Amino acid sequence: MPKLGMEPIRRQALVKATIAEIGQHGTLDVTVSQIARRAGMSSALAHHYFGGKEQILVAAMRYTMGVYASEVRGALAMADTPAERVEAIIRASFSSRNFRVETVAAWMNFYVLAQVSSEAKRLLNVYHRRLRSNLAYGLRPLVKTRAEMVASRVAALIDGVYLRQSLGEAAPNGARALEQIMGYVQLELDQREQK
Amino acid sequence: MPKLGMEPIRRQALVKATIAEIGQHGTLDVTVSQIARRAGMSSALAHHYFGGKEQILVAAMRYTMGVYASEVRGALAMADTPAERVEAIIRASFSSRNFRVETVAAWMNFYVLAQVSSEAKRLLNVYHRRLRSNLAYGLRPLVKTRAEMVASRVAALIDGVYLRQSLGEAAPNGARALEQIMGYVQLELDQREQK
DNA sequence: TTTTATTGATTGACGCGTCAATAAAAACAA
DNA sequence: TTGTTTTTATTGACGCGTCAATCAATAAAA
Repeated sequence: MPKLGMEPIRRQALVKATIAEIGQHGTLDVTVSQIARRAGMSSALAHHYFGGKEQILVAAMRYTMGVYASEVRGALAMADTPAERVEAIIRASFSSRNFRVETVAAWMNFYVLAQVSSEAKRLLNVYHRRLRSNLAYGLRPLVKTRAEMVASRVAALIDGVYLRQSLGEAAPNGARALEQIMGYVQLELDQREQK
Repeated sequence: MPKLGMEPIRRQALVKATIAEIGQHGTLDVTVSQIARRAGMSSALAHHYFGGKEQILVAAMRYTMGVYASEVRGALAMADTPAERVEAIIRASFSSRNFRVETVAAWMNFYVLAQVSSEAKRLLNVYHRRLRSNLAYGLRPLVKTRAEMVASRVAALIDGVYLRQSLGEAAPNGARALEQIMGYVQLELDQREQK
């Protein structure tokens, strides 16, 4: 009984199931069958819509990054001052939507995927460029020539905190992480004022 | 023609081959056969000495961390002032011995391994504790109560820079990474002086 | 009847781990 | 010393399981 227009529904179900499965196992070593079962369909159908496992994984990656990007955009839209812009970007990284166990696990594994899939590598590079560029744009009025370097450090800090979280037994604490990083940003701002 | 006392030689050869193989593939998805072949023996022998793939991987992890730890100790031994101690630790993380493509790739994958192997998780936690404790010890005379927090940030920065490196097409630049992080440390020190 | 949806069954490959077999050194026995 | 047994080293072959991907078949819309 083929209800028409199933494709987008199936695709999204598979993508979400993929993230959940990676989050639960902590690895990319999840079978297409597991993903398909969680999404309520046969593995054959998963192959039918995506072509292969790698493409499913890349789609999950694209989805995760898309969620993050739209959250950044949303937060940026409400920011008026440069300082608010910077905070908005960092805040999005640790929002309750993004900074959860599954997402953290998935995110880390995307770095591994990037070692194998050139498309995944490309996506991660886009993410990095955008992140640094967004941060630097907000930082430039605040710290001038240091903007690029500070942006670079903030980006590294974010990734580092994510990585650490993947190890932790404690549930992710977004507020704590946010403070941790904003503390550094504040330090850079103070520095400028005292000069 | 069994030459006696082969065990330690074989073990080390396997461990080194494991790191090289992970470095080349960028993944833990390396077969025992590949590792054994690179180490110049049959896969059966690898199983004979290590019992299973996971144990080989954990041994490789332990080895990598051991190299790093001894390098930290060596650098610390030559440090006189607290500031030098801090720099010594960071410097070791980006020495030409540790900050190379294979090691960076291996290191990242150890985080994935920790999601599956409890022993790997334990090892990574030991590493983190030691790193933070070493840093905090050097930092305490310099930044007092902020020591723990600064140590935490430095640790996150180190991991973040490693993660970024695993993506980059450019060869690892230890000096650049060192400056990047020491710049932050310097900022914390300046902050104190101006208070 | 063509297109879309869907799956059970199957295939083909691959990988971990085991085992039996070979061989040499060492330890022991006569 | 020589013969025997035990220990260490080593590998080819293989079984068992798993998994990605394909295919043929079914069924309902268009």
